[in-house]
Amino acid sequence: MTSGGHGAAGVRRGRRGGSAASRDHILETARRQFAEHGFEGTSLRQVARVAGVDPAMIHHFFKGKDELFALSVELPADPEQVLSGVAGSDPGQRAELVVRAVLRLWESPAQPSLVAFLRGTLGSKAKTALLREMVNRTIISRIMAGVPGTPDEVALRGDLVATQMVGLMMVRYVVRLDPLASAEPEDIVRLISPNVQRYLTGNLLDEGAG
Amino acid sequence: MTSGGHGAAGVRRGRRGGSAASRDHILETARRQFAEHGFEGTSLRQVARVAGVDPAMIHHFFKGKDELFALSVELPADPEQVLSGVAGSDPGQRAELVVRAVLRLWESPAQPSLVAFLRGTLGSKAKTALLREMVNRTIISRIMAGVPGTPDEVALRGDLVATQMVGLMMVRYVVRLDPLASAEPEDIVRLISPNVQRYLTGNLLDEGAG
DNA sequence: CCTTTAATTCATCAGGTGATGAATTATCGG
DNA sequence: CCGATAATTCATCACCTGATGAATTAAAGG
Repeated sequence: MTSGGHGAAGVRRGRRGGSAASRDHILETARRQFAEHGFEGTSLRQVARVAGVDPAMIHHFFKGKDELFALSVELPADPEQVLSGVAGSDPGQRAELVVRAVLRLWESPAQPSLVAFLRGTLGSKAKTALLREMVNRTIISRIMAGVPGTPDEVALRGDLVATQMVGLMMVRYVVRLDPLASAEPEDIVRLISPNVQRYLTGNLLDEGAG
Repeated sequence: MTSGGHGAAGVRRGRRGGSAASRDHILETARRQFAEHGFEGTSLRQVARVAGVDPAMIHHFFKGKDELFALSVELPADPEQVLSGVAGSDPGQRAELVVRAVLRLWESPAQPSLVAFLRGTLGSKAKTALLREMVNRTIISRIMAGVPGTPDEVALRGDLVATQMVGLMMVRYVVRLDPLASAEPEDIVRLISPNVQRYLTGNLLDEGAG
């Protein structure tokens, strides 16, 4: 047995029959692996093994681990589209729109990619810096467009909104705390939106107790 | 030059003079490295290099990478102590206590360890499961002790509180979004507590708009 | 049919990883 | 002063990693 520990045992070389769906299969597998183990915790050989494919195939289709990660993890819908309609809405009613937009995105088929993105990104300080830039410039700015107040105050309100939305994503989709993880999206909207609305336009100096 | 690429160049072998503070130095270095690059992204040789120490020292002092990580990252104060006084407090005023307790912990010297813990934990699905158990059994249960409502409702309220607190930690300490990252702790308490209080005991079926 | 092109595998490489065991040097207890 | 013990370094091991180049086979195009 001179066959090394490669893909499937004793598969003949050369091109396979049927439609060659290997590239997409590798991508799907990589997505799941990155989502489970993060960037550094996932090896190309591991992806190849799970996908039932020779490790060299990955380098045939992709330039390297970085490109594979980028393609596995890219946001399938750009923020402009996801948040369409938010920027022009009445700030006094905007919270519900924001929560709905975020939930629509995360309940979509993009969910595994998004979890992979967060897992891979939060693992390293350098990648976290990229995340910060992106969140600041392309997401928060859109959510806060047209909200009244001084620039400093609006920036702070934006971070507070981020606080609530990031927490929702982490608890519901990454850590998956029950019962919240299995609640209906419409219920989530009702539960969370009022708090987000307070951050957007509400009174920030205590309002509950007297 | 047969000297390999070891610690400092040409250091004599054998025990050093002065007080041997190497073990603690290694631990501190490991803490920072794990916080920046996560578990898989940090190698023992890298820790040794940064600490100015031979890689074998790590195995002399610690059983292996797992023990080093565990010791680097263990929560320096157990939840029981951090949340002392919360469980017995009036649920109607409890939010402020909770936010203060969390901030006190994260503003303490434990902060790097906590960031390291989150970075290392969120990178892998298996470790995330451990986090979920711990959060559920030892943290949320304490925060929600004595809060009125059916068990199902209280569990949901607990997850919502987690949502807000986790988001605060991520945005302020891990991703470090400004201006929230550089706000004063007392301001954070005033900004966040009302929302937490709504999750604890407030009306969950919209209250803002009419 | 024959040539080109793409898909697949194999055999490697250079380097990094965690781990171990022995050799060397200092400190400490008696 | 001497023996035990701890700290430190060196030289490795076996393994895994990402990457490359060549060989083999099938499909596509003319």
